[in-house]
Amino acid sequence: MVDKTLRDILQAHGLKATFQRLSILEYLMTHETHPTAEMIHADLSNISLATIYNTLDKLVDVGIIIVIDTLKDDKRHYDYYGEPHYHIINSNTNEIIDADNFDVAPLFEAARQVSGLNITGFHIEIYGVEADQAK
Amino acid sequence: MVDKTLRDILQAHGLKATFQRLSILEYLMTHETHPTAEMIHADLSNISLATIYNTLDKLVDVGIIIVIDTLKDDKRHYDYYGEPHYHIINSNTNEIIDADNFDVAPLFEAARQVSGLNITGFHIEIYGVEADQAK
DNA sequence: TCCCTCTTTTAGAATTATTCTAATTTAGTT
DNA sequence: AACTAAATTAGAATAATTCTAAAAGAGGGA
Ligand SMILES: [Mn+2]
Ligand SMILES: [Mn+2]
Ligand SMILES: [Zn+2]
Ligand SMILES: [Zn+2]
Repeated sequence: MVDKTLRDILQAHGLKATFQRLSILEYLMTHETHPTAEMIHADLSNISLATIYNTLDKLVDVGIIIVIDTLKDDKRHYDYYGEPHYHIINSNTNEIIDADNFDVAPLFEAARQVSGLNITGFHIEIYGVEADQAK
Repeated sequence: MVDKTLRDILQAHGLKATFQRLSILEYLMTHETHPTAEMIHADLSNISLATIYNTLDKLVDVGIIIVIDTLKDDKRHYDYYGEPHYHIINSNTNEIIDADNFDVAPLFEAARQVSGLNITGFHIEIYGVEADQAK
């Protein structure tokens, strides 16, 4: 069941499977909303805000989730990152859309050529506006 | 001279050419360091911190500069954006490298297909680690 | 050049997202 | 069941950023 899988994910990353971590991870896996710590805390009100922050930090550290702090609300948004993907941000509504219809390999290779680094990951945000605004 | 050009850039974006704005813009154009507001204030100490923040906000609004707030220091970093480019972040040193050897057109097209939005810009950060660490 | 007016700058206070502290609880192991 | 390192917690602290409202300045027009 889902709880077993969540446990496995946490343990695979060396994290103890507390109910707080299971709840927060499940929350992120089942919400498309890219929530802030406060939003998660509002929904999981039996977990302290300090733990929400601690847990999110841990999940980011091990790479299960990512941070998006590009939005203009000055808050960090969190995103389950089971599969690598990029983000399209509607500048009219501030909505974040997940997308993965792009192969990052050529970009990785370009970055490796410039820097000589071993590329480990990426964050891509594409900004757009509603196409149908009368000119 | 450089001052005339800076004036033109500001005026082209509808911004009055105050000496504070000229100084801050010149600072960003001539530094590769991706500084924070505090770092700029340390160097341009005759300009108030409030004005540093106000000016950076304005320059971001009109698109002359961009914000990078992906670094783990919890501070916003600013970057002159005369030409679109992407960033490579050395996760060992937190150094930011500018790069432009990648054509974003296919990525824009992919994002347009998914979202239907008119794409207006992008932020790309590629993360890497030193390649030469003994395994 | 000299006003005029709107914009910008400024010092300092306020805000608030996030981090820290130190005491308590708990997961996972023996 | 007992042990212990790790995790959770309430609440205080921090600090990056924003706000306020008063003073100064830019730029256009007379
Ligand atoms: Mn941020
Ligand atoms: Mn903050
Ligand atoms: Zn996402
Ligand atoms: Zn740059």
